[in-house]
Amino acid sequence: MLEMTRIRAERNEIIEGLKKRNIDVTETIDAVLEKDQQWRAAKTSMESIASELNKIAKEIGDLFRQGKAAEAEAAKTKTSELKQEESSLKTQVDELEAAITELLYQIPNVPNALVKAGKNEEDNETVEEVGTRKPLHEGAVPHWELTKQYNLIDFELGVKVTGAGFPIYRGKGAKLQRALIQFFLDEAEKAGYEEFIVPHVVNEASAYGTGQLPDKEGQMYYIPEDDLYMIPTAEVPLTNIYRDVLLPDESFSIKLTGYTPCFRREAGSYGAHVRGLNRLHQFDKVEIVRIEHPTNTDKALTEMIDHVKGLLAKLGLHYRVLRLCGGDTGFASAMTYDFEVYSAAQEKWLEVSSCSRFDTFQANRLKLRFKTADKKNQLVHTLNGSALALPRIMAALMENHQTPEGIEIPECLHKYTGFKVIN
RNA sequence: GGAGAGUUGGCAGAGUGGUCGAUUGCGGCGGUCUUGAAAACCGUUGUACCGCGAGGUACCGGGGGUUCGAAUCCCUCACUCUCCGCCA
Repeated sequence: MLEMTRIRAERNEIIEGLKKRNIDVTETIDAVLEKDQQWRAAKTSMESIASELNKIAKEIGDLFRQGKAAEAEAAKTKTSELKQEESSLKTQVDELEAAITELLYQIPNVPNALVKAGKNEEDNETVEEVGTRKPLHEGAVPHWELTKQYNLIDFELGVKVTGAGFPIYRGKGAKLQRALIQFFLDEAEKAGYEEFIVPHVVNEASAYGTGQLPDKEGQMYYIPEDDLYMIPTAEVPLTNIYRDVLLPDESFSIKLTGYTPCFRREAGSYGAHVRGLNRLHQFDKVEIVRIEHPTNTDKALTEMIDHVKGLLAKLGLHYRVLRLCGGDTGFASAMTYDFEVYSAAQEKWLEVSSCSRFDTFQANRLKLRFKTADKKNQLVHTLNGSALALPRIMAALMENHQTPEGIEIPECLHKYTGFKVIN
């Protein structure tokens, strides 16, 4: 959520910036500013009446103590009109506040200066492409064939037990999955991230804190009985650890990581896009989260990108890095880099990671602040990224490392899998 | 599932209708003393919003009510803890 003070001060810059998302928020912003004006006026009058009432109440107290009951009773009659006025102003103030919040929820984050204007994924910039396409052997197949052939993942069994989009990993498939999780966590730890094991369901306040609510409730599984939401990403519980926190000084740099399954209802998927591991209702992911001083955000994002690059390089995958255009950048994000690996057998790019900076957008809702040297409270910057999401990495590994003799496992995973090839 | 007790400032913990934004202790910050430190002593120390400012308003789990006046009384919701039951 954008800060009100910023909207007051930078109306034009915000409107201009958001045009890169292919939207025009002039109307919304001006409505916010108008209601803000009214709100402040109503609030000021309400408070002066409150002040008046407080004064009278004090006088009445004094009169009673002095035994002047008659005078006290007389003073009481003065208050009723003021009280009525106050309560009607309070209604106004409350309504305006609600209306402003409602409008603010509709305004996405302002894109970073580096972000290009654009409509959708076709306008994304390729920042870098690393590695080359390894030619596959004759008879190479997509991962959904390989998983069947080597008995690694059983999609039908998942349908039986739960439903579509809930695959069951078995044997070496299960072991490879676990190996990847351990590898990612160990690498994150080496990079200075503290590991957390967090709840897989969260309360409503947490879902608001990271911006899943309001609006995106349809994307989460919800447990009405207990009023809890199943997490769509570890970002939610990890970031909410720091909800309503005031950091005592400016010398912080918080790096968190955690593995969790992620649950997404993802309505409206279809066809080849959802084949095999491409799109699931439940998948595993290792997430990295950072809470940084605003002056450190550029550096932090670069470090996160380098970290993800390192993982992909060790896995021997050919990948590219995209800077998303305005229209494709998530609602809360100021700038997002996507990582995609090439799936030779499917002949397409698969998104395996997404690293974003949110600047103060999330922190504002989370009320996550730090004390500056001159004792002011200032919002922190938050960032997060996947390092990495498992299913498409599994898919890419199987497809790209397949040989007529079997699937070769990258060396960095050997100590976790205990095997070097799946055949 | 049954019964009970709670929720107050960074933490601990008082406060049952007015002088309470709130006793006190710890912690933090500043000072005295000291070569330095510790101890002791003195002082200071919440957040948000409105206002150019002086200043004002709100906040004692959330919401509502009673009252001239609520941390304190009433209603309601949420959460936490303890004991019993069940269970991995």
